[in-house]
Amino acid sequence: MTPQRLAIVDEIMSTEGHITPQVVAQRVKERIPGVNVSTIYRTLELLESLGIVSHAHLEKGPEYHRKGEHEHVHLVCSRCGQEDYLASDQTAPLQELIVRHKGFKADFTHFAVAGICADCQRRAGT
Amino acid sequence: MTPQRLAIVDEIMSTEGHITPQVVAQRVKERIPGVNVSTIYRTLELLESLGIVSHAHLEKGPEYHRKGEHEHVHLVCSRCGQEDYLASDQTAPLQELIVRHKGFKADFTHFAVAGICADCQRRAGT
DNA sequence: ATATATGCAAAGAGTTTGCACCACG
DNA sequence: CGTGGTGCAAACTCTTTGCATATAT
Repeated sequence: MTPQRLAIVDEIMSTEGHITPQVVAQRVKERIPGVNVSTIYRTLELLESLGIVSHAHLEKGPEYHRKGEHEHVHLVCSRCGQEDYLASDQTAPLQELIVRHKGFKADFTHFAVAGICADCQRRAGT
Repeated sequence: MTPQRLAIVDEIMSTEGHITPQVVAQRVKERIPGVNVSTIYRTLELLESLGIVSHAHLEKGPEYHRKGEHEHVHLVCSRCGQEDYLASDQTAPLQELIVRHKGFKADFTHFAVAGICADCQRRAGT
């Protein structure tokens, strides 16, 4: 356990929601100036293989978050970028349907779900 | 309408499923040797703004496909990369649930849905 | 003719890799 | 010592942009 790794782990663990590798790098550098991005990438990969963090694909690319308790589905508005979350247990019926039809065990937390948020729908309706 | 655009449109229209900009470029070059990738990107953007094609986010990045009739949800196996599809009308109940809870109008076709395919589940169970 | 699409080259972002070095057990 | 983590630099992929030129209508 090196100070770099500690800082990276701490940064992700103390982040509500998700964070990009680049932002992790930026924040960690504020604490330990010399840190290199390659260390960030290597550490994130390690942490993910250990099951401590995981990544999801959002509109802009991959983002990491601490793995565990409240896994949720990311809802991102295609129009304004606003984000919302859905408890993943809400997706259970659809998961069952997919398993029945396709034998595929779906995980709705790995990719975001695009759509139009309530605000943008209202705005469009005007 | 330039020959480049014709070739690009034709390439996408004749592709079942999705295709990356890079592959479009590669295929179009086979027909019109000089074509530049920037033309591909600019044309894809144009075609999308015209509503002729759309893109989805898969594991490796954005992929384009002709827009229209059979919109479907992409199911990609996190383990082996195998792809399957789900008719998007199957997601209607979940969409309604999300609208009710969050006011969010979800489009499950824009991002892929990760999971484990039937084959990999069987393999893992062995 | 004239508006616009293309090719080219360069620049960026994000990510990965090889390698020498340093640190720690 | 020796294993392994780190910084550094370079390479790589994908995508975007500015600009001069070529082309469609």
